[in-house]
Parts: sequence; structure tokens; C-alpha cells
Amino acid sequence: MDMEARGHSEHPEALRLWLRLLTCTQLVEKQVRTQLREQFDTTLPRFDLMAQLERNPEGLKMNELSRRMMVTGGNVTGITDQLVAEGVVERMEVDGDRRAYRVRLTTRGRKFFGEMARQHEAWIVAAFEALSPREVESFYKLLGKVKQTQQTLKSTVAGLTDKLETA
Amino acid sequence: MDMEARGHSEHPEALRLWLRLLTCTQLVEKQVRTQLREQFDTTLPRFDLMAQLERNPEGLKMNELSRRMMVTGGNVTGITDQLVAEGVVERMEVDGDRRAYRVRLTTRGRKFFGEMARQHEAWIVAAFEALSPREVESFYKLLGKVKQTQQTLKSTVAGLTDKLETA
DNA sequence: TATTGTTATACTCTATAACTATA
DNA sequence: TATAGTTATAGAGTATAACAATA
Repeated sequence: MDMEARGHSEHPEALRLWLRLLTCTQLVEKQVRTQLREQFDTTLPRFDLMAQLERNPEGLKMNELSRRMMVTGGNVTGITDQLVAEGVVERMEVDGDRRAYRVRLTTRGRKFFGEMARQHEAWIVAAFEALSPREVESFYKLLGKVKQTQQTLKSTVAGLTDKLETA
Repeated sequence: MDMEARGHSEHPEALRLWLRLLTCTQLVEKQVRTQLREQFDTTLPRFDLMAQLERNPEGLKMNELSRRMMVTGGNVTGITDQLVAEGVVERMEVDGDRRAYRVRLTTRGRKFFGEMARQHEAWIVAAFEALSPREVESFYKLLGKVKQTQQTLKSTVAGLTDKLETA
């Protein structure tokens, strides 16, 4: 049960950290997926999509959902189709652009998501119960630095790609 | 590009932390997967399996791999089959138990894994370059507490299950 | 021509359960 | 009976690319 064995012989601290990070995230995520399936008969991507919509009551366009969920457009179509079939989200027409939709939660969807979110929050609070408020805060800040590095890296790569494609 | 929007209205600190943790892990993991595919035409689970074997030169049995990789046995069979086809691992007979195999890296597999591990390490070091050695250490320790919570939780659930099944 | 979204396809990974062979 | 491993199946998740409609 120990993925941390993935490090190889040289074992610098960053690698050790990453392997533990991955193990922890997988343990929590696996638990969340299982509970979502058992208690609400749903999946993490569906939960994610609904969460995005809850934060944007006016709805989001497909390409906005795609960007925020970090998956390609075709997948968003599939997940949205499932949620529409369940009656928890709906596609609304966009004034002035007949190609686009705004996807938003239905009344029923908002209610259903609320129940899930309450449970979800409890699972997460339990997962981090060993940390003091101060530790949670410093953990959060450390992650902020990592996140920024990744985003810088990403835009650099994108910039290079643009440059190459434009050249 | 911000999965952290997944939190809902109440937003306690633990939830905020979890969403950022998930975002960071996904960003790094996605990058690792892409690089493994582009540069080595392989996948993360295959890399993981080889990493387990590198740490155990004498080889590991299928059920040991299953436990360490946190996936079920059938999957290990499939991943192992692929690696055998690529000639990087081999199944060895176990003395005294004709049901079991020891899976281990071939010479070619050790060499191939070495190249991947070197690159992999560089990607990871880059991902955490914004953190000082002290920060890396404290990050690692914080994760240790989370990991322990998850493992305790897991064994508690297992214990309950045993109890129910035995009763 | 470019953009929005959908469809079609294929592949990897996953869990579950039935199965074979051996202990 | 229990254990080691395989096979079969189904489903989730993903990326890619071709496509239709609209801008």
C-alpha cells in the first residue's frame, strides 16, 4: 500500500515529496469517488461540473467549462449530456450567438448539489483533521507557490508554441 | 483553468486546501503523463510498476504489486502483460509455489527505466523549485499527518467490515 | 476563415466477478 | 477451503480529429 516506493535510487527531497503528495491525493480522491458513487450514484467529473455551475448561477458556456475543468470539449459535452438526462443541469440559448449555450443548474440540480457538497465537505474536513488551523494555512501557502510555478511553466510553453506556430 | 472553484458557499479552510491540493497534483501529474507519453511512449501506471520493481531487484509477486500500486489484481496482470511484451519485465517462477510468479525488470528494462527516472526526477524538481529545502521538509511532514489519517481511516473501515462479515 | 459545440473513435485504466490451478 | 493469478466484462475518463452550424 505504499506508492512512495516509486522513487528511484538518487531520491532527492523533491521526489520524495512528490510521491507522498501523489499518494495522499490518491487516497483522499479514491475515497471521495467511492462515496460519491455509493451515496449519490455520481462521479467526480459530474460533481466538478456542477460545482463550477454553482459558483456561476448565470451559467457557463461549454468552452468555459472545458477550460475550468481542464479537459477537452468533447468530454464536457458527454458529461453535460449525462447531467441533462438526470435533470440537474440545462442548456440555455445565448443571445446573439446561436452556436453557443449557457449551461446552468436546474432548481433540482441546485438542491441535489447542495446535499452532495455538504457530505463532500465533511469527508474533506475529516481527511485533514490531523492538521491544526495554522498547519492548514501554511500547507495552503506552500501549495500556492507550487501552483504558481506550474502556471508560469504552462504559459511559457504556450508562449513558445505560439511563437513556433506563428513563425 | 481553476479547479479551485469547486468549493461551495461555506468554504472552510480544509475544503479550500483540498481543492488547491487537487489542482496542483493534477497539473503536475498531467505534465508527467504527457512527457512520459511523448518522450518514452509509456504511461504512468507502467512507470509506477517499473519503479516498484527497481526498488526490489529480486522481483515482486503479483499480489505485492497490486497492494503497493493500490489497484486490483486484474489490472496488474494487464499492465504486466504490456511490459512483458515490451521486453522490460519478466515473470519468474517461484520455488515452492507453482501458483505464484516473481516479476522483475530485465536488463533492458533497468536501462530503460533509468533513463525515464532521470527525466522524471528533473520534471519533479522543476515543479517544486519555488520551495526552499526547509519548505520541502515541512510540506513533507504535513503530508505525513494526512497520510496517517487516511491509513487509520482505511484500517478502521476494514476492521468494521471484517467484524460485520464475521458476525 | 475562425469559432462553438458535437460526434465518432480509440485507448488506458479501473473494479468486479467468474474462473483455473495450486496449496 | 483458501490463495495466486488470469480472464472477461463493463464503465469511466481521456485525447484526437472530423464535422456541422454559425460568426
